[in-house]
Amino acid sequence: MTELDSRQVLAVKSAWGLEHEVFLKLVKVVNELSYEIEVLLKEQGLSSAHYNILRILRGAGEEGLACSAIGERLLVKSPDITRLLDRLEKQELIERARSLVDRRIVTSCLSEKGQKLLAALDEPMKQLHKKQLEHLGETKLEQLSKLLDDIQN
Amino acid sequence: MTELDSRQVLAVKSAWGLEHEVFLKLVKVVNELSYEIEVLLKEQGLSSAHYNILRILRGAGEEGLACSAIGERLLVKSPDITRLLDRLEKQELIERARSLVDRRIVTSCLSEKGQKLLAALDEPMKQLHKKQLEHLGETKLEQLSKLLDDIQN
DNA sequence: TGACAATACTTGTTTAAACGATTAAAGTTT
DNA sequence: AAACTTTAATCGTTTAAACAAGTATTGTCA
Repeated sequence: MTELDSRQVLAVKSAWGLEHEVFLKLVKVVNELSYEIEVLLKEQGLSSAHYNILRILRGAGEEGLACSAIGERLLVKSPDITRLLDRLEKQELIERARSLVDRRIVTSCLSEKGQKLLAALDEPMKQLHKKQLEHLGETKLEQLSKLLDDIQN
Repeated sequence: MTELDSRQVLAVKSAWGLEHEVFLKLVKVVNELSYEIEVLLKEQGLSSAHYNILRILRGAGEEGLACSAIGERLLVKSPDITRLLDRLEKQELIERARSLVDRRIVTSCLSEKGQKLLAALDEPMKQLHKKQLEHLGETKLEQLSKLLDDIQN
């Protein structure tokens, strides 16, 4: 029994190495955490990609951001920002305008409706993250945070 | 600057809490690791969902497994196992047969071609995982593994 | 300046994911 | 045993992801 199986991820260790074991656990954890978040977002008609774009735009403020800049900032890359923005525009959560300086560029910024939606989601999202991870305790969370940093160096 | 941004995930900490910071880092890490794995699998015409099913079937051996059993064992759940299996069958990587005992059940098992494909992927996959995580060192990997276990309790 | 290349975004098309409804078989109840 | 419920898998349709090709604008340079 050295195969992939959600019921006994641990069994993979000996045959496939610690690295593989850790990878499987990472995937499992992220999927479980993400699932609950997507449920919360879906209630508001958002996917996590859409939500993340809205948050990036909130961070950008009045001036807004170009498609390419949004793409660069996205944690989970998407090859098709345009259509994600299309949908957000249809929902009136963002406003798009072609730049006067460089007419190739289309700048998107958060609408008032978008700001309100994000604001309404802030607290529930915070609470959900707490519910999901608070039980670890601050020490372990700090440890985990550092280990995740280490992976990317 | 308290918003989601791949360039400065750390800045989220103060305003959104350590829990949120850790979640973002988990998502980022898993996406980066998964990306390379998907590239490797795509060379063989497989998505990670397909690959994981093949591995589950290898673990099941001769008798094979029912759709529902495959679904339960999948780390990343899918609502439509049937069509994933359809594709694997078309690629001749699995064989399906309706159970004689209970004719509702369709049992899938790995074909010879499927076994060979998996075998050919074993070493590259192992090496990739090593490349991605070996630099952490055994101690930190063990730590990380335990912390991930803790999240799910 | 006119041709060529690079950048920024959009569109078209193919492919796969999501969700609900449907069929078929087996188990349960009266 | 007939009616009902549950379980197992499949199918139909809608929706979104992926990838490649295309359009428009700007920048470069001979």
